[in-house]
Amino acid sequence: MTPPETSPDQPLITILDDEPEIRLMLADALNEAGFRTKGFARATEFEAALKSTAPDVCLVDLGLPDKDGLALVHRLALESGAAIIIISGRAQVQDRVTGLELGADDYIIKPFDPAEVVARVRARLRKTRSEDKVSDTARFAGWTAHFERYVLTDSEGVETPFSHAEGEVLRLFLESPKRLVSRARMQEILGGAAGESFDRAMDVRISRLRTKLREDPKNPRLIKTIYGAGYIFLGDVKWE
Amino acid sequence: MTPPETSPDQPLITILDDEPEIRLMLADALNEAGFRTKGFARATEFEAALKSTAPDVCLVDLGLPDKDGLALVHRLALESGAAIIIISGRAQVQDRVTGLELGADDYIIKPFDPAEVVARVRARLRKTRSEDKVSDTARFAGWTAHFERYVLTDSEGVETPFSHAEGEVLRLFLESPKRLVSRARMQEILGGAAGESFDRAMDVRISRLRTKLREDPKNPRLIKTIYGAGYIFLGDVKWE
DNA sequence: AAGGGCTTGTTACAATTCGAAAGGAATGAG
DNA sequence: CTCATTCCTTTCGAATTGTAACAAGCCCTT
Repeated sequence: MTPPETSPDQPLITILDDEPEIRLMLADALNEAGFRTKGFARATEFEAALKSTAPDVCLVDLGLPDKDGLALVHRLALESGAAIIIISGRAQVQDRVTGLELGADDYIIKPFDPAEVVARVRARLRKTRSEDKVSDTARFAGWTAHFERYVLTDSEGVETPFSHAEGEVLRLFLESPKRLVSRARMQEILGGAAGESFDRAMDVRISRLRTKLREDPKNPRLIKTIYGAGYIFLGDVKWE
Repeated sequence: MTPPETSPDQPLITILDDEPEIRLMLADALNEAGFRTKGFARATEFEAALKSTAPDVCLVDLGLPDKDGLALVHRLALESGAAIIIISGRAQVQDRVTGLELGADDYIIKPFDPAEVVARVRARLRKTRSEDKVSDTARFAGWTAHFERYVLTDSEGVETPFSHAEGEVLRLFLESPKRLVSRARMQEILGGAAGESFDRAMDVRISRLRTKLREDPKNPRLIKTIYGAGYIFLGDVKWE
């Protein structure tokens, strides 16, 4: 038997809504379209799950009982690489503007048609994914990363080769600079395999990368560790 | 005077709509928000202009006289790196779905509020260019909190790093200043786990945060505790 | 206004998480 | 087959964070 309607490399969509019918309706439509889905009724459950999984798109209902939905959206926007789509009964323009301003990527008003939600989810995935492959060179903080040659060049032209594993980490950072990259997201993108002590391997990769970037271990300027949360890459990145 | 509302490195937004009033309304709102704009009444002009300039976001009205708007959107999506936002009077779900499937990044229905258009344009720019990110620094009482760097800066520029846990508390306060933050709410947002003696952990976090803010223990000026209720953060907060 | 009970602040310590060095399996070139 | 490279695993030390214990403060009752 091999009926994985949802293979593990399909995009993962989370649904956060306290109404079971809506969760079901959305999950059905999205599964139909070939996405993996995970539903949550409460924000706390959702946040707990975020520590172990990294969704690609998050559907968030603002009318949650247990938490301020907008604050959650704000934090998500900053700490997660996922696209955020607000689903709300509040239809005022001001609500939409503040929601988008806080970091949401889209805002859908209830009642909605599942087909439109699917279309908007697809639109978000298109942007985040297609952009990755376009360019293979990035500049940041005096460095230039050539991904096709696996080489780092400093401001004076000195070249430092980097390995494939190091490149994966570096690319992940350069694609979402100045944003917290959770360990879960790294694991999902890199190892994929739910390693028990794969965490250590990530540490090693990052350690190596830091060395090649000539970071001061006591005071890293580019790759900063956020204890208990993940990493954040500082520095302005420009892809070419 | 020096009123370059639109410096050349500001994002460029094109507006393609045959109604002059709408072009004007959109251009005004977008210029106000600091964007450069270029308006076009006909698709042919627009396409000619594309050869010499690369916009960051294209607003496209589907009801054009001289060409099929959807075909234009499709070609744009394939050939241009710009984000595409459809503006249309056609409000059917099917219209929106096909518009999005063809490569549009967003779909706004007429009549619209310019403020929402600006917010949606910003949302698109956030994703395509890494600049213009969500606000993540706050000023208050001489301090500046840089949440992406996890650093507090005082009025003289001295930096004090803060940890993730401390940042969560600080962010919570800065998101609702001069309002009572109940202990229960803090617990939900921070610990999540319905702590039995997690209360102490919050106290500790706040204690450490107060230390970094150089509060006088006997007379806290910023984080005031309301006995039996929670805390209140005094001080004018401005997010940037 | 004084004392008791509850809430909150602070300090010290323990548990958890992370960094870096060293050793070993897998892959590939010659 | 041997060597080299890469990358994972192990291990130990360092940093952050939760927990426990106790001191201090607030509020209410008497």
